[in-house]
Amino acid sequence: MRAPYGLNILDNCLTCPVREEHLFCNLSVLAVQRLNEIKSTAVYPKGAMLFIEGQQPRGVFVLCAGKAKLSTSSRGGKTIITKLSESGDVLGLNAVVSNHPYEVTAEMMEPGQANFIPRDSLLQFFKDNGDVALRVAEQLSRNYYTAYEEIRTLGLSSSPSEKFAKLLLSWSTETPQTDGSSQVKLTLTHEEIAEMIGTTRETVSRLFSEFKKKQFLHLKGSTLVIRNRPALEKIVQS
Amino acid sequence: MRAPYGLNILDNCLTCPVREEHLFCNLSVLAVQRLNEIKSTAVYPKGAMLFIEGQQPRGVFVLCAGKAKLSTSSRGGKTIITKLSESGDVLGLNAVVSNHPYEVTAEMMEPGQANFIPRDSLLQFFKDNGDVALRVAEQLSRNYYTAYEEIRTLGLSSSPSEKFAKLLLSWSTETPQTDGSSQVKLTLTHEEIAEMIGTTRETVSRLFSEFKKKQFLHLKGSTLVIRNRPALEKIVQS
DNA sequence: CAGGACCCGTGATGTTGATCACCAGCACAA
DNA sequence: TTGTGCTGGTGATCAACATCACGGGTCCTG
Repeated sequence: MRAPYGLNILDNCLTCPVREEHLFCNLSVLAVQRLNEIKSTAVYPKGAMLFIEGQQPRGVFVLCAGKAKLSTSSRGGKTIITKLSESGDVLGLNAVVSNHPYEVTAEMMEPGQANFIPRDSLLQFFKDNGDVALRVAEQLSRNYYTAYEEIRTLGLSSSPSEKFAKLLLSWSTETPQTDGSSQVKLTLTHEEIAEMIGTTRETVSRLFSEFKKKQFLHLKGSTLVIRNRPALEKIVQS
Repeated sequence: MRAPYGLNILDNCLTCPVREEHLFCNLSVLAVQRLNEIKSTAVYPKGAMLFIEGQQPRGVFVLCAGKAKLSTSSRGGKTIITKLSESGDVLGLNAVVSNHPYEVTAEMMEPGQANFIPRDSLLQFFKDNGDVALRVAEQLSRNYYTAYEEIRTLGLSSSPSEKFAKLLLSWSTETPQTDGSSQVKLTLTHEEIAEMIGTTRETVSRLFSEFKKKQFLHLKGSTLVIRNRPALEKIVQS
């Protein structure tokens, strides 16, 4: 089966291929069956908005393929990216549970696929499967912690270089290497990086220059090589 | 019965005197009874730490009397106050549910009283009372939203004056008045206000001066009178 | 190929707010 | 009374960043 946007349709991506802590892992056969009944799968192009900040919550999206960025912005047009979501993430859960408007905008950064589960069906599903509710609570808790990490980054680390170093480190821990270095595929524009650390594109450009000159990092095409973790950690220090 | 710190012991403050959305509201008689068995009440002086950022979660605290401030700080000594808690608030719930370390420090700002519920008992209580789990999820959801509000304040509003105005407005909405003005009892030091909006004490002092000169507000002893809400809202604008 | 859209680099300039420093008021205790 | 600690006001200084401006890439499309 071939989908638009050059994507293969994944048959069932509710069952958890990757992560143990996933919301819908280790469910009974019956529950999985029920989930499959109420979900609907769709394919999205790059730039598609799964939902927009302020909208009433229609339901949750379980990302199956492709990355999405979650962002919030002010009337003045300033935007911050609060999270990059990957395959397996559940988006919009908070809004659905509390019946508040979506607190962020979810935009696909590349073509991808997601399962949509309507709010009503999902809430009913939670009620029918009492053990899942605690799982939901745990998931919300995790979301809360990452939100808090964001608060700490924004509120406690003053300088852009500090936040930039922090971001780089958070990327590099995902790909530990035998020697000190590590490689990351750089998929973000400087503009987007700026929106992640709350600064301007120009500053990000200058930070890249500075860090390259100081041999903290290195660029091979679009792969970022981090050469000196300790130095970055020293900058973060917080 | 007379407690230390000039406080009257409140006999039972788990049942919800004030707020409908409270976590432990509208429980069955049996559940309330069980809660009363596993809780323990204590009285705290000003400055007491209910728990400290980074500690393993021992349990939750239900604030009965007195205010507490939740804060997080960096190794560099910088501190931000993320929330002011009042009677009825449940503190430490996220940490208990997810079994992560407390993400903040909770410090009493005035003498007060709180019920402590140990982690194990509480989790067992959740398991025994399935309907409460969803309530917990909703509460976590609310916490998440306030965290997000904080992110928006820290990340989107650039200038201290903007954040200051935002803070003033959040106070004044709690005490709507017939005319445009509103009064708030000012219990925070400039230092603490600075920690709430991520700036320095001096800047807060200067902001007070500036806003007084511009007739936005007015000080009568320790009561703050907000005279010109629209002006403040214009500053916030975001 | 020309045109336009995005991206990225980098210089010049200005403002803002952190920092340092000092003093004054006030509470409380010795 | 005098000390000591905490709070609040205010001036002077200075570096860091946002902002504006421009030019040079790359990619796609008409």
